[in-house]
Amino acid sequence: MKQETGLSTLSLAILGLVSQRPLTGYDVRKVFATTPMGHFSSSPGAIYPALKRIEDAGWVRGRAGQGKTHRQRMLYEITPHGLEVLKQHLSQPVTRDDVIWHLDDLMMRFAFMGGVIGCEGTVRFLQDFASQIDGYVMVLRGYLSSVKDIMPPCGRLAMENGIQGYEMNAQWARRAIKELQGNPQQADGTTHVSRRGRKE
Amino acid sequence: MKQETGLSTLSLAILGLVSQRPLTGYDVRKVFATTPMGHFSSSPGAIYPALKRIEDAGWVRGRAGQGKTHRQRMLYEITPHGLEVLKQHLSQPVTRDDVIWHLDDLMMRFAFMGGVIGCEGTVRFLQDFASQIDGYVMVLRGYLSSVKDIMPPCGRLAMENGIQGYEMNAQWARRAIKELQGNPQQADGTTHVSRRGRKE
DNA sequence: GTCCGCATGTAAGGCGTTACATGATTAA
DNA sequence: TTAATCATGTAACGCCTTACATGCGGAC
Repeated sequence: MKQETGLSTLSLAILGLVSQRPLTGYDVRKVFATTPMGHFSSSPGAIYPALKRIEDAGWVRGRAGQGKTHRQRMLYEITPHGLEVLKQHLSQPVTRDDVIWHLDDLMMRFAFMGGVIGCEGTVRFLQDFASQIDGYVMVLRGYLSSVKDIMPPCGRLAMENGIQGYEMNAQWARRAIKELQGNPQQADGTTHVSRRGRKE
Repeated sequence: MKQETGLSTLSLAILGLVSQRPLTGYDVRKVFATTPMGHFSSSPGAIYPALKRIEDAGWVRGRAGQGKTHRQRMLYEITPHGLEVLKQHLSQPVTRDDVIWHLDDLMMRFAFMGGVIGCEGTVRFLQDFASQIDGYVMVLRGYLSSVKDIMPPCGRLAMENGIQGYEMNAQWARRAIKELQGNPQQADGTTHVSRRGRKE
């Protein structure tokens, strides 16, 4: 079940990146290829069609620009409409389904929140996130204890791995809340790449 | 004709399940729909074509059987060739690429190991797994410390979440090794279930 | 003057998703 | 008899993957 905004994980990743500063398709590929961001493919066959889709949707707009060389290339920047869509998407409540099926989307949403919705919204997200996980962990523990005796060790261990992963996420979220509330002004800040012209 | 390493996650899940006991497509759907196994879709549009693919590959064989009702249906059981392919697949070394891009496959492989490769192989897998993760965590930590000052707080926190997830996996693996070595005979036995969940 | 990095794409194929379709059996 | 469950599929679509193709610019 897709969300009504129809943002796939890849589209969200690209839109989030472009929301921070204008980028070319090649820039996006570099981010995916050289940073531990999302484990996305940096293949042109994924990036360029995705960029085109979100451009056709009116969420980004391409304009001429040049990079390190003097060569022309397409610089994409987010449109007001795109920002609205992004904001909308990042503000959606965290559901149990998200936790079960789209954990990576949730983390991506979080990663881009700072610059788009404020500190309060981000904290609320983390609280929702943690409590949804708590609920699901209870379900999993219940299931595990009901079948652990008839379950082979590897299966049980694999399931414990999953549960511990969720618990780790909940703990992380609570630490993150404390940290953000410790210095609330930190929660926004769009890129932090500037402070004296850097990239672009 | 597939290449033997070409087991998609879904094919692996199905082949692993069928290796434990003969199942119909409907049975497979039920497992996906009612247990916290793999966050897979139980949609017929996924299961039946996948079953057909692995049948065409000669890894499973369908025969007539009946379930609770008296109605005929296709019962699939694993073939010697399929078992060989599964064994082969589960015995592959753990690479860093697996850790980065196919963590869920790795966990699925682990979940089915008990009944297919022995305790020693399983322990070796876990050792590889833990040390590959250690290596990657070092890379991630290096990356994080090199950019954390120019990174927005949410991005940094999201990245810490990823790192902690890997660390949790390494710890889990080491605990699992101890447990399996504590009672080695436990390492085999058949059944299902793996990490991450599905609907309650 | 050639090789490498920049920069952007297309084509074919695989496979999962959603939605629809079909028919048998059993419980109410 | 009607509805629910069992059981198996197909069709259209979306999107990622791999692989290929192209052309500019700078460095040596």
